[in-house]
Amino acid sequence: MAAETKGRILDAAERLFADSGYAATSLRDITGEADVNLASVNYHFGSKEALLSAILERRFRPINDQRIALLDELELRASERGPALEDIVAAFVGPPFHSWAEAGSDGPKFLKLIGQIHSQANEEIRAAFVRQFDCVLTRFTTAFERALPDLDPGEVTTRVLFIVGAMAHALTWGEQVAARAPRAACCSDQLLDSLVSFAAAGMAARQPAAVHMPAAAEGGRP
Amino acid sequence: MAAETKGRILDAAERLFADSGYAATSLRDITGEADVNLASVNYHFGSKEALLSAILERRFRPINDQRIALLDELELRASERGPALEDIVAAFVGPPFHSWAEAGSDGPKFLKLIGQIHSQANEEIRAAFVRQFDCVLTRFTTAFERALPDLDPGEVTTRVLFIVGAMAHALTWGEQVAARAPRAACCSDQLLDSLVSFAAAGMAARQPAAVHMPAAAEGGRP
DNA sequence: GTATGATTAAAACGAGCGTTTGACTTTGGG
DNA sequence: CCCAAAGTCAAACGCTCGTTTTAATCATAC
Repeated sequence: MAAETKGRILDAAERLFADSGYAATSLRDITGEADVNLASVNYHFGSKEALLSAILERRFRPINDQRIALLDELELRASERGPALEDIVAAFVGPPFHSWAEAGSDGPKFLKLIGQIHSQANEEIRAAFVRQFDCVLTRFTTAFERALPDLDPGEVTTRVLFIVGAMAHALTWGEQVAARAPRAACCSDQLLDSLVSFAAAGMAARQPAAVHMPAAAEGGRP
Repeated sequence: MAAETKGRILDAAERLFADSGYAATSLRDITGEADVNLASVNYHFGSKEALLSAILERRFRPINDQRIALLDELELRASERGPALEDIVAAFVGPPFHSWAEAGSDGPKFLKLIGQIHSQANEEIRAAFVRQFDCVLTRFTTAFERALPDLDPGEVTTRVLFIVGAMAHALTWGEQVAARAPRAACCSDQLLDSLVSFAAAGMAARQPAAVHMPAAAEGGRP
């Protein structure tokens, strides 16, 4: 049956991409794992790259939609000063973790895929991913700037970069680290709580002193 | 001449691995960029994998050595309560950034390589990398635990994971983000300062409340 | 029952990969 | 000067890759 083959390919590809990355996973690996014919990937999706796009569409779209929806709700209910810092952080990093439960047994693997995609970088793939992620980033950066009026806007952008990195790394390696460190965050809820605390506190750190370049070029005026 | 060819291969490979990752970079790319014969990689290094190991050895060893040395010095001069939190963070995340200057014009590319290695994951390569990184991680985790006696040790481990992720992501994409966001951290010194502030504050965040599983999934009360 | 369109199957394609080979060139000590 | 050792080079090897082709199978409407 058509739909079943397509779904089996998506599931197997997602699992393998998450484990080994896009470049290191061959179509033969995928079709072998999915127990379908090699040619069916190109029949149903057109190409390996389009297959990854389909995976991203299936998984990331709901996550990004939920991020935006959560932020919308926060801003609707917030006072004029905007939502609380910790709530914004939670709206940003929460959805990937929550998608775990919805993904069923593939949840952990899927979390790793999210982390992989954030760091790995086939140029075209990344472009497709960034296109979808960019508006999320913009919305949240703006929200953070409102919540942190004393912070330089460029500093906010930089710190959002840190949060994305911490999140991606946690998604990719969190499970593995948890397995080795007996008392580290052991389930995704706990890991998420830790990440929210960490990121919110990092975001709220006071602006670091301006760069004090010893006479060199970068000076710039205040 | 022997040494020159070897060095040109190392430099070119480092540059290309940083830009496109290990798997996506072919030996023909490398030897083309380095303007040496294809076979010289296998002659001088034995294999593509051994080439990457040589790069890691050349670049990461000094960084990890410096991390340990800085921590040694901090602990030597500190009171009984141990070094200050921000100093530990700086000793951990500083050396990769400082290696920029020493790497000359290849600095920025090299920073991206560090980020790539942290996230990318050929299994054998990663094992070689982790072997060198593990003792660093252990030393710093211990130091953090001393500096944060109120924090659960597992929580410390988790937060170190966040710092590594933020650092790797910043190293990989910081330059690119800086180019788009006019006022974001524009040079590596400023980026480092931001990271230290962020990570130290995140580390110092109060322990998140114990997990309170609300039985239902998406509940979300006000 | 058969024509039709959608799906699966098996095999092959050309390209690119990491690696090896064997001949050629360079180098440096006796 | 000579000659082994070290290094370089073009060519090829075997293999795997993503993709394509061609034929077989299946479901379904007439």
